[in-house]
Amino acid sequence: MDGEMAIMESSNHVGTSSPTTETQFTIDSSALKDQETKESITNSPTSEVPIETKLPKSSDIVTEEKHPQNTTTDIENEVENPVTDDNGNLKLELPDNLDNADFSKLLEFDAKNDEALFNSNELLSHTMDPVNNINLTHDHSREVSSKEDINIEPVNPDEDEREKTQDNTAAVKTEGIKNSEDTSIQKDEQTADAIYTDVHKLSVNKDTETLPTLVDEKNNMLHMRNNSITPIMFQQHELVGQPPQKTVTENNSTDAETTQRKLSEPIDASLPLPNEQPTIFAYARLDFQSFTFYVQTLHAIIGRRSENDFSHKVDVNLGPSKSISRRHAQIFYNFGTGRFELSIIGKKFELSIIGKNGAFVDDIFVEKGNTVPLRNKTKIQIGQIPFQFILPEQERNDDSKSPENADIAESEINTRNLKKNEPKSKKKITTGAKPKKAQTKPAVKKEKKPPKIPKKVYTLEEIPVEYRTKPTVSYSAMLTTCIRKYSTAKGMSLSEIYAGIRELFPYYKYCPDGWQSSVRHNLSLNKSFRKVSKEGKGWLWGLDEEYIAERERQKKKQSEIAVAKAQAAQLKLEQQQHKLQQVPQRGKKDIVSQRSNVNARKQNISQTLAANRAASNRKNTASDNQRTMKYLQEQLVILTRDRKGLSKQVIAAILTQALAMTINQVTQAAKNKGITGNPLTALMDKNPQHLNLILAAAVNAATAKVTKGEVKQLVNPETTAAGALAAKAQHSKPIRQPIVQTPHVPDRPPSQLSASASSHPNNYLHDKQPGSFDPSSLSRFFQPRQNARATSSVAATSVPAAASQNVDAQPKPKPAQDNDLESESGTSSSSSSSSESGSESDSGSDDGSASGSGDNSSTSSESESESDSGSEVDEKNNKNEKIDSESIKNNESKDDIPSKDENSSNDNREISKTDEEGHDSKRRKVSEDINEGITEVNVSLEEKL
DNA sequence: AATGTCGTAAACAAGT
DNA sequence: TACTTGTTTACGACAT
Repeated sequence: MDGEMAIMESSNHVGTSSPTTETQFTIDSSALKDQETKESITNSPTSEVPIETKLPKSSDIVTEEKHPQNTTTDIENEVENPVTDDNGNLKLELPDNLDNADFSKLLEFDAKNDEALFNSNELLSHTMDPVNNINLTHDHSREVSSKEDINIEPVNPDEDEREKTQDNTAAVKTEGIKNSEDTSIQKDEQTADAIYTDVHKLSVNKDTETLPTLVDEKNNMLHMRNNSITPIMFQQHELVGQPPQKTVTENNSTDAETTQRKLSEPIDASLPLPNEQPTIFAYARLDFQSFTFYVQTLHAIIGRRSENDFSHKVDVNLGPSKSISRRHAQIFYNFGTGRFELSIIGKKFELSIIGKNGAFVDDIFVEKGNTVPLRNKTKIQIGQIPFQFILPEQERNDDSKSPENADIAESEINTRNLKKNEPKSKKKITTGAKPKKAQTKPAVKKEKKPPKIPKKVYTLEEIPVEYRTKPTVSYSAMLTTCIRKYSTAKGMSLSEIYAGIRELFPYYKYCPDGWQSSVRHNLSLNKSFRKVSKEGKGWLWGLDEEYIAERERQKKKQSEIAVAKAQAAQLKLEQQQHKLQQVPQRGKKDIVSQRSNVNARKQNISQTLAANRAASNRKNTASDNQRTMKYLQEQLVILTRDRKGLSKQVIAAILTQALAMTINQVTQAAKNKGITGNPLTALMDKNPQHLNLILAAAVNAATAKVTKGEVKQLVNPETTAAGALAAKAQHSKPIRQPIVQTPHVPDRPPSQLSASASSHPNNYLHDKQPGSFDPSSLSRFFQPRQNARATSSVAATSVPAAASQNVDAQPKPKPAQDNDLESESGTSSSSSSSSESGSESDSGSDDGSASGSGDNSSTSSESESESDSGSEVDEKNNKNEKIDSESIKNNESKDDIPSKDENSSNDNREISKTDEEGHDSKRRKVSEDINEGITEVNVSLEEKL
């Protein structure tokens, strides 16, 4: 034997040098360690059999030398490095970028792998000399570099075909192999240095069924390997998925070389990077004691090849041992059965000597001419050379089974899919079954989370109509009611209170969470509630009746005062209204006096309106009146922009009179029709054009009066109409807005003044007789009340869309009329329909503070806007609510500002206060009437138009 | 304009 | 760790 052989021997020896191995190795060791075996094995990697080991030459098969040597301490026994052999037989091509560190790693890696690899290792071990790690390392790296990218059809790893040939003679050897296997396993455990478990080792340990611990270990190794530069042979297997289109049966070294080069190029390129995992693509792998053979073709011949024997081609050279035929066996993929098979070459009936011409497959002797299926980890022994057939898929499965691998896979997925957040991604992917706590737990939690779905988000359709609106009850009132109704002497727990509120006000069943916070806040802050007793973690809440009673008293007092005030204010208003009506009848008046009366008249007007308001809902009417007043004033200013030489004073007088005339006439007309609502506002909203015409007529009438006929017409109704039309065209969206847009009115956003896009046909404008003021024309707007009920629904349906549109378009200065109408009716209806919560009204009165705030907060019910929103979700409804109420509030508050007559606003407040102060029922009725009236007006208008 | 009320939200702590 | 419960603070809107 040449030096190389010696090397091999030594390597083998080293590989089996572990004590455990030897101890385990009792039975067959002696039998197996015959010289021939040694020779054959050692020869295989030598120069004599260059093809297999020489990567560049073997395209189909890549052999990887294994290093049985287990520890670095054996390095001292270095022998010649086959890699550097001049013959090039064993010289492996190393990746250029592999540095020393990499080598050393590989060294370690290989050493450990080898230990685990083959049972037979031990058998052969004692006769062998320690192997030079370095050499092996070289081989290893070279092998890696020679990876070939081949798409292979996955071999069915599960194929468990035990077509063992019945041969008694195999018994002994089988036992021996088994023993050796055990030995190797133990060895693994001993020498397993976490990090460097080689693929080979893994392959051996793949027997997850029998070696769970090792599997884990393997997985660990695999995991670590991902971070190492060590070539991962299994990766290649992983990639073996489909049978290659090209059947590489040719093992011709030359052809193979070319092919290999080509195929391996990309892989080699990747090798340089230390952290990159080299991948070798192969159908299967033959794990020998000291090297690994990658089956990269669908057909590989196993045989003997002597130094000078180039007469035949051998893919796997098992050495010169005579016990091995030149063409001893072949491994091929049987497409028929869909598996790899091992066929013993030779005539079937040729006499085969056990251990010589046949082969042991899974410890069962296979005679010549026989073919046996190869499944993953099938043990094969030809001559004295054992090896194992490894399928990639199996490894993969094993890998996947292992938690670590799962991690890896996960991490891979993560990096692939979610490169941004590694920690996050990890968590996310934890769905996979992972034994590891850290990762499993989060995963479980994540999965457990779903069960705790935040809360069902109801669509509007899912919510009963009556529960779509937030109750106009303050939290304190709700709580009071709830506790009164459901609480025991011990009190109510928070969750019970929640439930109670949901029961009392189903709105809170459907609305998004958040109100609970308010509930808690109220309980904590409001002195009406007190902790009664403790139960578990929380308290049981009760009422502080004393405090509540005291508070009620105060409220009552206040309300009484307010009522008194309101009554006084009403009286005053009526008186002033009476005066106002006399204004137009006055003849000439001193300009100065007229001027001095402007405020008073304005007050009167406001008070008149306020008087009307007094009979209606405080908020809406207040808002309406102010809005109407403002509108009228603005329109008057606009109409009289052309003063025709008249002095300011005269104009002021004219305006005053015109305003009074308009208000009185409209009011009177409505009154005559039995309408108690706010006709002026209704008219303004429903038909501002007409109101403008009325105003224009009034202005002209007043002008004639004031100027004693000098000026008969200050306003041209035609212009008014034209202006209205123009404005209409300009602002098609806003609805029910004043006709004329005036940029000089800063108090209101333009939208407020934008022309209405209502359905009022223009021809209506021409119905009017321009120039003359015909108050009687107003009557046409006011129909008897009889139709109210029937028609109100029409109005209700026709209005909302527009109203919501307004809200959406101009939430702030929103002309809340329609909204108010709707909401008002909604309120009234809800207040009546909400009898379901009779306690609610109780609470309202009980909890004085509540009723006020409740009205304020939710004011007009938003049923309209909600119903408008249609498919809007509950959450959004809430927001709509907010917007609605807010806009309404804004309206109220901001309308106060522009009103120059403080009295009126004061009056409004008085009234409102009065209302607020406890005349809920009265207010409701009044507002109902108003609504009806207004609705009537609207309907009649719409009908007419 | 200052103050109070109410609703809402958030931060935080403590308990489960 | 997540959730519940309770407290506190802050803010905005509104009313007084």
